[in-house]
Amino acid sequence: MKRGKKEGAEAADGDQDNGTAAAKKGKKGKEPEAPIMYEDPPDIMTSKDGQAANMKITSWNVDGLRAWVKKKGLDWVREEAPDVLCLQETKCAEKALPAEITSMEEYPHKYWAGSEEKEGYSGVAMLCKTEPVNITYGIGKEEHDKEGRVITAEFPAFFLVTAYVPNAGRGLVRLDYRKTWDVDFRAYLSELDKRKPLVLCGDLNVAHEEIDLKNSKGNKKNAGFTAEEREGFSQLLAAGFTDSFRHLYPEQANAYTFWTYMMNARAKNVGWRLDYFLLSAGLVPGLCDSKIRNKALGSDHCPVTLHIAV
Amino acid sequence: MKRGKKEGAEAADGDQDNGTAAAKKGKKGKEPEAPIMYEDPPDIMTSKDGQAANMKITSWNVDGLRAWVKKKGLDWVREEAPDVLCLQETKCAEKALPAEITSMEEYPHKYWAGSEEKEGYSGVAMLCKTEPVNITYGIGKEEHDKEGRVITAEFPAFFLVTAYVPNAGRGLVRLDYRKTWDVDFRAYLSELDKRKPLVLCGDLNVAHEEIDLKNSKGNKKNAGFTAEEREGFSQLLAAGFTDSFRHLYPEQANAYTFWTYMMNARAKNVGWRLDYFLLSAGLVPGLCDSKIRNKALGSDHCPVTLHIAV
DNA sequence: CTTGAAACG
DNA sequence: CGTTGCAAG
Repeated sequence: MKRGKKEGAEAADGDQDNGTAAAKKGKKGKEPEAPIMYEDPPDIMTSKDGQAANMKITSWNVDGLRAWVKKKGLDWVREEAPDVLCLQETKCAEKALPAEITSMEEYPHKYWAGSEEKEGYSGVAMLCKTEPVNITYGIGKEEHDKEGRVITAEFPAFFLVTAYVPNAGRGLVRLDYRKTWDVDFRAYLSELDKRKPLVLCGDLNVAHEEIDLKNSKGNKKNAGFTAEEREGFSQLLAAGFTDSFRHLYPEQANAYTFWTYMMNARAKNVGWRLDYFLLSAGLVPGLCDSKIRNKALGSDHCPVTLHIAV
Repeated sequence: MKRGKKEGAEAADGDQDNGTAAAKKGKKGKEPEAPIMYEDPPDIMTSKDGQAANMKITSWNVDGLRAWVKKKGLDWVREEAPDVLCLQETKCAEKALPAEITSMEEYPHKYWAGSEEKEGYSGVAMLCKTEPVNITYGIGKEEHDKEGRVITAEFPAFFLVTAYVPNAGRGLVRLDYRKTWDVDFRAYLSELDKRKPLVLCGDLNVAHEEIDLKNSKGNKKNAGFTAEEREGFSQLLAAGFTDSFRHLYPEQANAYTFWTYMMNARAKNVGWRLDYFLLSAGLVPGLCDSKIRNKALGSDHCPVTLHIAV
């Protein structure tokens, strides 16, 4: 039994696992008794220039839609009631979707993208209260579009792109591919942006700066915090997109959207900010709030919600 | 998703699955409302020639020892308190065994055999209150001894052999191998029997006669009830071994030790008698009782218990 | 239907 | 640690 619990395999390869290095630190007794939590303040529903929010978008990496449905993820969604719900890591073929979600009347317009090769891998979805003008799948490059990672909805005033960015993998086995992806994805977004401003949401699988994860020191060689991935994110900002959460809360630490299931990381708030809303320059004036719903359970990620006037 | 629940795949290949044909019949409304259960009568502790039982042996196909331990299988064992406990389908490497069983003080002498090739496949065990004179593994033929299927314990008065006989598989893909096994296993037992009488227990993966399963009609082409497997069992009897349960209860129908997890087969008592105690001729006079413990839960098989005077 | 392992995260 | 499809029964 190569991966038996008694073998300590988890601890052994922990240094190649998102968040593990910091969680382990806890075992050494270095962290305070009470974890430093981020208390999400009340939603702001008006932009700085006085516009009232008229669009609410929620993004959630559900880590397996079927398990997430069983864990009552949809109850939380009904409570949150966003205009658009974007999901990542659905890990579910369209014909295997639970009736609870396919029958949801609140969202008559539902779009699904799944991995063509590997069943039960990756996959994103977008559920809309109002019908988009147009929907496209992928980023227009064959090599990137077989894993069900991107859906783009065109609305009258903007594009909404939801993405599940490829994980660089343990041992960074897929970092090279990720770098190619970052280049091509950025090009895709820049092209879209020329036509109409866009909102990008989803699991971008990178913590941008040290403030965006608990254990920045221990994770510089790990997937999600390598120099290359961070640089990719920086270039997205340089291309004119704004990290809505960081824009509104530039100093806010301990605000994370992902915690490994291992080593009680969530209870200790040993997390990463991997889920984002990025905005084209033209949409920033309408930005009202960018929220991290860290109380919502059902996945190793929590949902994030955007309030915007478009 | 080739085997999605919505596809009805289970029903489609049901005819290649132990017990399914009969369970399906239930859906057609052909069986009585109340299932015909077998009520195990009180244990008889004396042999017909007046000897008091002095040896109690229990055999149980646990279908995954770790899951079975979690389902409190050991609580039942403590209650039953046999002198020897034989387990099949442990599906667990020795070093991955749960402490609950490795630390069991009631059975100081514990023997384990696991599959060498496939982890988590097959595997048998024997736990003894008193130390056997000798222990051997396998049946002395290289080609059969890599899957952890047989343990033989030598006691002063008899050999105890526990076996997990190879399943012929869906579509009978392994029926040819099974026939080879049956020949070689019978030869092994006959050789042992020349030295000292033996008790053979375990999952022999065959229902001998029509009385030994609910749906004999529908299963003649299925693993566990093919003419070849039944003939293998008949030849074991011809070699001088006695099916202890059938010897004591020649007419008892609806007495099963296995029910597929599918289609509620156990609740409907749509089962098979696959688990046996076979005795050398010299031990039959000491036979007190051969029990089917069909109330015990924790596996798709129930335990069987032998009371014997040796 | 259920087990355990494998791949992935 | 937890999800998925997989092989096996």
